[in-house]
Amino acid sequence: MRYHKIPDETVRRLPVYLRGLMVSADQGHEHISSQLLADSVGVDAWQIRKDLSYFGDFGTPGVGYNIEKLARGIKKTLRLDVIRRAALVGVGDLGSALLAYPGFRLYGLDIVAAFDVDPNKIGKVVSGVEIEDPAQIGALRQRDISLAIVAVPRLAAQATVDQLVAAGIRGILNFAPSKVVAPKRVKVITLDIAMELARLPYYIPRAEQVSES
Amino acid sequence: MRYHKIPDETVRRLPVYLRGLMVSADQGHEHISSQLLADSVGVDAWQIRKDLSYFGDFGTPGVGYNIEKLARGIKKTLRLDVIRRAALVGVGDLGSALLAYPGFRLYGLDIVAAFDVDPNKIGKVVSGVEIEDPAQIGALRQRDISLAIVAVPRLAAQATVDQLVAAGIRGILNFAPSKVVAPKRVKVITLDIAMELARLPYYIPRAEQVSES
DNA sequence: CCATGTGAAGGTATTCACAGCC
DNA sequence: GGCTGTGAATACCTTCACATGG
Repeated sequence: MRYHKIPDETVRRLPVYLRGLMVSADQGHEHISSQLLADSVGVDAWQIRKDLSYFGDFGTPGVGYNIEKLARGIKKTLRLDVIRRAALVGVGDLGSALLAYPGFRLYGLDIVAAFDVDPNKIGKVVSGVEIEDPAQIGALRQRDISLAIVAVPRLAAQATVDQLVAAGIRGILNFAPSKVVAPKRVKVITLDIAMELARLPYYIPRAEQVSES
Repeated sequence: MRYHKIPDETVRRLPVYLRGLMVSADQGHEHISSQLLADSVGVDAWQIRKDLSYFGDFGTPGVGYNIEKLARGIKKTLRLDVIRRAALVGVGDLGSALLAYPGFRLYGLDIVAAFDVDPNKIGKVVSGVEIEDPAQIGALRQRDISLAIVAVPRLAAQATVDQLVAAGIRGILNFAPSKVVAPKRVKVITLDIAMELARLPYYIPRAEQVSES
């Protein structure tokens, strides 16, 4: 079933597999079966095999998958085979935490620019990145930066996205709790942290408060 | 179709609707049509109507929805009709940002306890919450705290979850980039920020770098 | 023999179109 | 006339079972 359109849900799982493979490689393994990888990342073995079947065959029957080869294949599929340069807009509490967050490097993603409207912050260096005036966003086009992270207040989010779109940004990860619109050619993923916590109580059956013994 | 099991995807969207309703209420509106709400939150009108049909009829044909009544209904369905007390474990960069994050309040979620292994942090107050020794996690049972946020390093995540489960926690939002296991009665949602950014490049067509004019 | 890759079956969610009510 | 609520149709994703290949 090679060379088909890859389901969104599969794309969502691929970074999980990639992380599992990297952990396995760190432990010195060279090959891994779908069953073993499944156990380590918490999905089912057939799900992994089906997902991988959408974009090529990496495994050897009776042996399993060569970890390095499979990791390269997934990276290529996700277009993570080149280092991606990203910009951050909004260096508040969350923005600062994102700048310090080491996890992005794992996927070849590198935050190399940061912007904030606060004049007191401009010029300061946070986690090795100098904070710039948002007026400079227009120049991203010349700096080989194709991704952006938006961590500004809700009411500033749409204006920020508009600026980024005008600057030629192609993908945006939006942490502001609001809908933002962008042209079809720009992919926007909105991630509202509070909303994730908000759906947790639904799954907690009655007697939600624990009574003392 | 009332009184059915509500699809997971619907549960995921309900907090979005709730936020849209609150914004609308702030603007002084009393009623809203599915079409208007749809425009403001970025989903389709029939999707909203279908989602709401799973757990009761709130609307009036020809008029729309009474905002306050619908908001109450959604809150009740999500079990957000009572204030939920939550604990945070791991007060690093991300944890501190979460403590300062105002968005949780919107959904009646309140972070009232924080824990960190670092002796230098214990006793300090961050965003109004005193940081405690993780040895105190066991006492959460007596403090009417049913939710927890895990923001510790990957290798500490499972041990932290085990402690929280033993303390009677019923729902966990995990930011650590790893699979964690918990008994079925405890709902765990894992949110790996880097993974969200990692799937962005996939959706960016070729010529990902913008060439200068 | 063991583990992959994949058709086919089954389940879940999205989308449509319209009957029914204000 | 306008807007809701929902059966029916469609699309999508998951799960199974097994043929195929090392």
